[in-house]
Amino acid sequence: MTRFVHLAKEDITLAALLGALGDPMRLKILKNLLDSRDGRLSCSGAAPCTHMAKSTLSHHFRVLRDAGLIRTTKQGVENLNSVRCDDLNERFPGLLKSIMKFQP
Amino acid sequence: MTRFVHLAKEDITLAALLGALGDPMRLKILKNLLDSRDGRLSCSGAAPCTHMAKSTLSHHFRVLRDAGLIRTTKQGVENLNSVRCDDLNERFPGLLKSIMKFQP
DNA sequence: TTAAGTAGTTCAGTATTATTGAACTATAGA
DNA sequence: TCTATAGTTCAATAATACTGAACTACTTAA
Repeated sequence: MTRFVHLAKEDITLAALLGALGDPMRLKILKNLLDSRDGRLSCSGAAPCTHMAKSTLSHHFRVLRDAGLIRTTKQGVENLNSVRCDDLNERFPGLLKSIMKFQP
Repeated sequence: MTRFVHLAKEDITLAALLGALGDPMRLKILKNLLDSRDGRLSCSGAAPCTHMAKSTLSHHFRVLRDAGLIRTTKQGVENLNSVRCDDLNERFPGLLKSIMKFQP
């Protein structure tokens, strides 16, 4: 079974967070997760209509995960991803909202 | 004479901005510029006490410049760098402040 | 007006990171 | 059990970052 490693809340760094968001595709993924009905989407659900290789997509989700931005859990055949809003707001209050305001 | 190319205000993108800030050294440089007396510092002035190669430093300033974060002008023997606060606040109101709040 | 020093850039090579196709793992349903 | 789905991991290549060495531009002093 696939086990995902998640960074401890206190180990999330500003530079890594910004670096992970420094990519149009990853910004879009995060936006889609935040806009989704219940805050959780599968990988393909969070990155629809892309002509990107699925290994590349998988890489982008890993970058977001490794930076502490999202949490991934296996649910049946798919992975459910959600933004770690609570952790992020404790570590950097208001930051994510301030950034994502500018992502259309 | 060295001429620096600066991005038009409207061409500054969120992803490039975040990507440029996604590095501890560049965050520190920006912080030092913002904290400086009159908002302008030479390259070595903005990145003091580093054991970094000067070509690496030069590279970091270029990344910040190419992302539209700073403006560089040649003044005598040194380069004066300043944060493009006005441009950034027109393009992404409040964003820079929200981010830099977390850079100690 | 040369000589030497300072600040930083550019170049070219190496190191790291991103992207991708192919093969693989895990689960679901017929 | 067989097939399909969703995504990961691997290994190779493509693109970016980092660095030492050489260079440019300006300043100061003889």
